[in-house]
Amino acid sequence: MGRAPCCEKVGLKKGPWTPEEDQILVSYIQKHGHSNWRALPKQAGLLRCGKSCRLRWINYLSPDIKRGNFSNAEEETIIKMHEMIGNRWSAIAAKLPGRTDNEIKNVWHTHLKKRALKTNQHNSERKIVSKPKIMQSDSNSSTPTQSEHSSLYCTEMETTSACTSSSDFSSLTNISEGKHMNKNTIMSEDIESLETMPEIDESFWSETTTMNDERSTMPSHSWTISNELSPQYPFHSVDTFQQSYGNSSNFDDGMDFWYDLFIRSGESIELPEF
DNA sequence: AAAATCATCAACCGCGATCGC
DNA sequence: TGCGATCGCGGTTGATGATTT
Repeated sequence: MGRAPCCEKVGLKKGPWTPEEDQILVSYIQKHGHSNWRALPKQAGLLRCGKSCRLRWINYLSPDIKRGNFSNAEEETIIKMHEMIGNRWSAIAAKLPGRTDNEIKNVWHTHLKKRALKTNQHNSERKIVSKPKIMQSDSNSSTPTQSEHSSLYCTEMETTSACTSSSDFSSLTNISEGKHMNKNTIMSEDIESLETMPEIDESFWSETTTMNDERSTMPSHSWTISNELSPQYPFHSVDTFQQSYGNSSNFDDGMDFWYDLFIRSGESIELPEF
């Protein structure tokens, strides 16, 4: 038996909604709520499928919808979050009250994609002409050395295309308390502090390029949070994100790590073993 | 002024995830 | 526990208005 169609194909209306239909849907939901989208149109007397009703309500009729152009701050949020988590529109929408995933998706495709592309091109051009800084590990520092961190993941999304091969976050260290955390655990304060995460500018990162494996033709990349700046940023658990090209780990798993940081709150997160 | 092209956005579609019997 | 029903997400389409030629 095949999959049941989402709605009857015969006799149901498609296309743009009329004001009358909108009125019927709104008043029905105000009275009865929308516990069952599939049954709703029949009960409300609409010749639409439940899916269509749900979409119309969520994207247009819901009183929570914010109308009007996106502010610069909203656009920046979309761009930054898209860099981090990709096309997860509903997750991005969750960070922008009153905006829907559909709206954000449209704005991205019509405006922001081009802008982000331009910015990335600009930045990568600058990267080519600037020589990477080599960081020295400070043995007196209370901060664990880089080698103590089997570290994480390329967060510089402008180099995403080069980051398709690896992530490894098998060990995390709580820097703020100077102690090792339980492997694969991120504390709730890490997530909470993301809510007030300040702008990250270039001074935040120091970039290191090394050839850590003689057999490898690919360099290893890492980005280290500047010691003097790290307290204001939310990464209690992680001070270095390392990208080892040619590693066999899965990039998407790293994406999920950041995605979880953004959307989950109030509890410790158990990360999978890699 | 008309035709062609572009930009925008509401709405549809298919699929995977989840629910509930 | 299996399976059908339903939900929700992301990709895509198509209508419409704006702009260019």
